[in-house]
Formats: sequence, C-alpha cells, structure tokens
Amino acid sequence: MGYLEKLNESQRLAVENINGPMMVIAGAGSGKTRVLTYRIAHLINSGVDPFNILALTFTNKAAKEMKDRINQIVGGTEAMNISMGTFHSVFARILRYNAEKLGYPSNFTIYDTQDTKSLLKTIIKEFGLDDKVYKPNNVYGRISSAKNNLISPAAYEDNVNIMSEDAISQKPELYRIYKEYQSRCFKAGAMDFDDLLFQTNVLLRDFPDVLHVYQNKFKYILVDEYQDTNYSQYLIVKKLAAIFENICVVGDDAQSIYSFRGANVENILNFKKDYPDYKLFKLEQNYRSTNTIVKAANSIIKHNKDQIQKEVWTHNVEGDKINVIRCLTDNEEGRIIANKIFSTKQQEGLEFKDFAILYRTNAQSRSFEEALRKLSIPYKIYGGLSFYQRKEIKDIIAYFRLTINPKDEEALMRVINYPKRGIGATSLESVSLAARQYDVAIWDVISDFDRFPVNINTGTKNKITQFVNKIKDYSLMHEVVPADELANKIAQSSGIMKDLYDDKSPEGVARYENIQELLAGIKGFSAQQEEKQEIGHLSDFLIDVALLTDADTEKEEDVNTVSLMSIHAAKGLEFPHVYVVGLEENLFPSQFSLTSRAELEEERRLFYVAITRAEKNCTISYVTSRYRWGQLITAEPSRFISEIDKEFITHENEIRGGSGGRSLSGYQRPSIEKSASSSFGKNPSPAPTRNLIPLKKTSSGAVSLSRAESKGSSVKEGDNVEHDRFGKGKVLKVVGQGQDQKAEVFFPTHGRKMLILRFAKLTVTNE
DNA sequence: AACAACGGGCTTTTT
DNA sequence: GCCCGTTGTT
Repeated sequence: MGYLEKLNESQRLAVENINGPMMVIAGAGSGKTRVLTYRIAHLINSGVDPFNILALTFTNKAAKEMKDRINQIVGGTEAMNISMGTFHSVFARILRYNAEKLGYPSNFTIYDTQDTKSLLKTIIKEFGLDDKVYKPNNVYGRISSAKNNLISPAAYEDNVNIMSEDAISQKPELYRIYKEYQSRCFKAGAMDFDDLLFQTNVLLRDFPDVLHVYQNKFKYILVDEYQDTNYSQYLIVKKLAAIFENICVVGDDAQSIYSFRGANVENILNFKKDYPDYKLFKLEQNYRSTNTIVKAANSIIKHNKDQIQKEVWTHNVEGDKINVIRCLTDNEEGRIIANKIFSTKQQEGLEFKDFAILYRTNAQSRSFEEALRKLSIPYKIYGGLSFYQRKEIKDIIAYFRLTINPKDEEALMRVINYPKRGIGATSLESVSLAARQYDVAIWDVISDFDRFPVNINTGTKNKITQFVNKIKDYSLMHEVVPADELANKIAQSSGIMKDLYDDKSPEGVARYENIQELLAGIKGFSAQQEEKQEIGHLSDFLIDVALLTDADTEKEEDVNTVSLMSIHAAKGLEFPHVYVVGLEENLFPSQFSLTSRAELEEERRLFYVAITRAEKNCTISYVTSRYRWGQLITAEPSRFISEIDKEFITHENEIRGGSGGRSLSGYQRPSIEKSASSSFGKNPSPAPTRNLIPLKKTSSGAVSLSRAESKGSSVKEGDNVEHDRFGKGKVLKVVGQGQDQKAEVFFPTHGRKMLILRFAKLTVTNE
C-alpha cells in the first residue's frame, strides 16, 4: 500500500482509522482532499464494499474528481459504485426511488431558486399582499430557514416565537404563504432544494424499513466540509450512521462561510456530544502557501472568538509579503490589478491560469473584466448565471419538464405562451383561478375543459388545447424515443428554434447557439446510454439538471485563463497568485454583516478563506471611491486590513502623514455589540448616509438633455447608426423638433423603427 | 396582444 | 449600472 507513504503522520493516522466515529479538523491547505480520497481508497483496499460507502461532498465536481482519483489508486472502476456527491444530488436519487411513499411522483420536478421565487410571487399576489412588504427574496429566506430546521408549515404556525417574530416584522401572513407554497409544490409534483433534505428526513423518520435499508447500505459514511452542513443535513447523517457509527466528518471551523444558507458550525462543535468516544485528528501542516501567507492568515483568524484551537504551520519558504494596494476608484483598481497580472506573468514566465481575482460580491467583476479585456488577457468569470439558468435553456427545459411532469406549474406558466401563441395573461389568470376553485392542477383544467369549465373564449381555448396536445404528444414519445430524438423534436416543434433563429441580434445568435449546445450535450448523453445497451430517456437526462452548477459544466478548452470569482466560489481552490479586491468597509465586511459579532466573524472567516487560496503571492486592494448603484460613494479601507499582523504586509500607494488621507493604523473600528435579535435578522442598520456624495453629472434629467442636444443635431437622414438592441441601421428620415424629434430608422435585423431621439440610444457610425 | 420605454429596486454569498 | 416588471401606446 504505497500510497500511505505519501502522507504525513497525522494524515496517515486519519486514513488508517477505519472504524468508529472520527472527526478530522483540517486547516487550510493541509491536504484534506487527499486524506478523504486516500481514506476511501484505503477502505476499499481493506475489503469494504464500495456499495457500502456514502461520501458527501460540497460540489458534484469534487465528487467526480475524487472518484477518478480513487480509481487510480485502487485500480479498476470500483469507485463508480460509491454513493458520492452533494447532499442534494445523492438524496434526490434516493427520493426518486422512494417518492411514492411520500405522495410525490417519482418523476418529481426539482424547483430551482427562480421557480421558487416565481411561485412565491404568484402566491403573494393572489393573497392580495404587498410585495414590498412580503419581498419574495425575504419570504424565501424565511421559508428556507424553517425547512432547514425541519419546521413544517404546521409546526411553523404552532411556533409562538416564530409567529411573534413575523408579527413584529409586520409579516403576519408568512405562515399562510409557507403553507400555500408547500401545498402548491406538492400538487405540482415538485420539490425545492430544501425539500430534498426535508423530505429525506421525513422518509427516514416515517418509514423505519427504509431507514433500515439505508443504514445497512451505508456502513461507512464520510462528510466533507462538515462545518457547512445545516441541521437538516446533520440529522440525515446522524440517522444513517446510527447503527454502525462508522462516520468520518472532515472540516475546518475557520472556513465556515455558509451560515446564511442555514449552515451551522455547531455541528462540528457538537460532534463529540453525539459520539463521546470519537477520535479527533488535526491536520495543521500547510502544504499550499508560503510561511508569510500562513502566518498572516493566522493573525487574521485570531480575531475571532468562536473557534477550535489549532495552529496551522508550514515548512514552505518565507515568501513575499502581502502587498496592500490603494486605488482611487473601482476602475483604477481594475487597471492596476490587470497591469500587475500582465507584468508578473511576463517577469516570472507564468501562465494566465496561475492568477485569480477574488471578490466579495459578483457585481464587482465588471471593472476587472474591462481592464483585462483591454490588455487582451483571457479570463473566465465563475458564478453568476450558469448555463442552465439562461433564459433560453430554462425555456426549452421547461418543455422537457412539462413533458415528464405536466403538473409542473412553473414550467407550464413559463412556456404556455412562449413562443407567442396568443394565450394572454388574462386567459391564464382565469384558468389558474379556476384550477384553485376546483382544487386541481392547472394542467387538469386545460386538458379537460368539459369537466372543468372556464369562462374564456373559444378561440383561446382552442389555442390552449393545441398546446396541451403538443405536450401530450411529447409525453407519448417519451417512453419510446431516446432523449436526443425527443429533445430535437421539442426544440423544433415547440417553435423555440424558429423564434431564436429569427432573432439576428448578437444575443439572439448566442441563444440559438446555446440551444444547439444543449442539444449536442443531450446527443452525447444518448450515445453514452446506447453503449450501455439502454435507451436514455429524456427524464434520465433531466434528472439532476437543477442540481448542476457552473463548476460541474466547465469545459476543458478555457482552462488557461485568469479566474474571476466570488470568494465563496473559490472555496477549495488554490492559485499561485491571488488578488483579493474590494477590501472596504460596508463591502468586505459586507454592510449586511455588521449587526452581530457572529456575522462579522463569518466575514472574517471569508477573508481567511480568500487569503489562504494563495500559494505563492497574495495581493490585497481597496479603493477610496467606488460606484455603487450608479452612485459614487467614498469608501474606507476594511478593518480586516489592519487586523493582519504588520510584519507580513507592505503598502503600495499609501497616503503618508496628515495630507488628508487616513492612515490605516489610525483607523478606529466601530465597536460591535453582540446583537440581541432573534434567529432571523431585523432591518439592517441604515446605510451610512455620510458616505453619499452627490454625483457631478448624472442627474437623470441632465443625461437626457445632453443626449437630446448632441443626438438632435448629429442624427440626420442617411446616417448609419447603431442601437443597443437593434444593432446597425440607416436613418430614413428625421421628423419633429427639439424634444419630440424622432427618426425613422431601418435595421436589417429588425425592420423599420420609429425612435424618439430623446430616449433612443443611437450612435452614429458613419465612416 | 405585442412592443417600446420607464421606473424601481437592488447585491451579499449558493445547493 | 443593470435587470425586471409595469406602464403606455398602437
């Protein structure tokens, strides 16, 4: 077993400990993934059947990579038999198998965040509630918290504390929304992300025989990133491990950054209560970063009160100090960082993939994108809209979903009138109202108007019936036709392909290509299935699409690029050169995290995660003024900068002495009181208005005026112009005067348009 | 019913 | 600065 020699002493002990409860506290860069991988390989080599192993990872990509690695170590392909993946994907499969017991169809739909929000919006509207008070995001968060703590709608209503919190926050109807939302999901044969865990708990609680089956199947359980599990996940694991107690959890309390999603660090701290005779392994030697980075990170995390004692150390070289760069604006920050990347790459003969820019919020990416593009540096943005969340993809997938589960109401409402087939909002409202009155799904109503009469005109009814028949056709084909064939059929006959093909704007072309790409992907899937002598049904392809993330769909070709991502997305990754940007008060730490010590400490852990991504060199930047919501605000350097031990940092561009600039060391951090608020936050403290300074040239009136002046005189008959949405065109004639001046423009891709020059964003492109 | 323009809100972070 | 839903126009 030569692989054991590749481990240090504490790693090896953790790998060789096969039976009983154990916890591995793994500092950043201490070879946690290696231990997990080797431990599973070691289990298999010691005679454990891969079918008896359950390994829960944070992303599906991590699971895939780990399986490959295990196969390499043990030789063969046995690792494919391990149940490995995220909580959501592993238990979604188990739920499909057992769905009928819970009253769900086995082909239940998984509602993603968009579906959930859209349904909540509908309900809030139907209840006649004000969506400014009942903000869908907010309501979703509250329902999600409830579910992650296994509080059902009934338990919610019975919970005096929760109900009074809702009353205090002026949202007394929340319990009704939750109840209605849950019942609508159920009727639609749909589970949201939180349901996947909640319903797994229900399954294991109410069906002892099922519990028994999985307890005996999963004799060995491993959980990665244990610090980021929530109560619902904790309980699933606890139940499954109850007989054999061969449970190994791996995590780092210092890297817990998902409490906003219900994650509970307490799960790490409570492990010893559930398993008093557990064994603890600490991995404290860092193999990733320079000594400077390790020590600097330690000096940051020391400011947190809540943590398990450990000292991460390294044998690695001392390395460069952390460079702190001050910039004037966000745009300058982009330019400076891009230039640094360019010159460092040249000087040190590196590749673009050796660099990463990490930020607190995705919205910060813009200035870096622009600057990198100007220098022709290839980059890739992670996070943001994933492939499967794009409108056109969601549209065609809605058809797929509907084909497999016609009661899927979010899918139905999404595409019943897309592409346009003359089924308007008014008609849909009548149908949906009728469905609620008859207490059936909308699909039931529209597929049998005789049984469920609705007061809409015959023409519309016919259009709806045509649509229903189309979906029914697809459903019939579904049983007998492989996925790619059906997908192509749907793409064509739904009219989506035509609709996108007709749109010749650059975005339209991109959308068309995206659909092509999806279809190609499905074709690949079908081919794979065929090799296994099976028909791959569309439902098989669709099964976990909602659970895929960007990281799972990464393509090989764009690998050698600079990476831009949020710090959350960077978790588990490492780069030789890391730039942590936007280190400003109210941004990082976020303005939303300043109400309690617990929240601030989570921000600090986030900063710790960011710094520890760096192998060789880490650079930090902040700006003194930044555009936020189109407004220029002044910003102060983050308190986190001054928390780094001074001996590990150097300052670039620092304002020295009393020239009006504020020295970092002189910066006083506001005291943070532990908030007395309940589990769900109150209103965040008001934004510091003192930071708002008026903007010189952008009152909206000024903009339209200047636009009217400049364009009014510059656009004339015969001009070649370009429009944001319509692309290039030619001015046919100009009519009217001053404010009312209009131009008739012919766009090859969109035909003739009459545009009011005061508003239309036209650029003259005569050459 | 469909389209163009406007206004409002928003930003943490993601399975 | 951007996206979305609403409004107003045909």
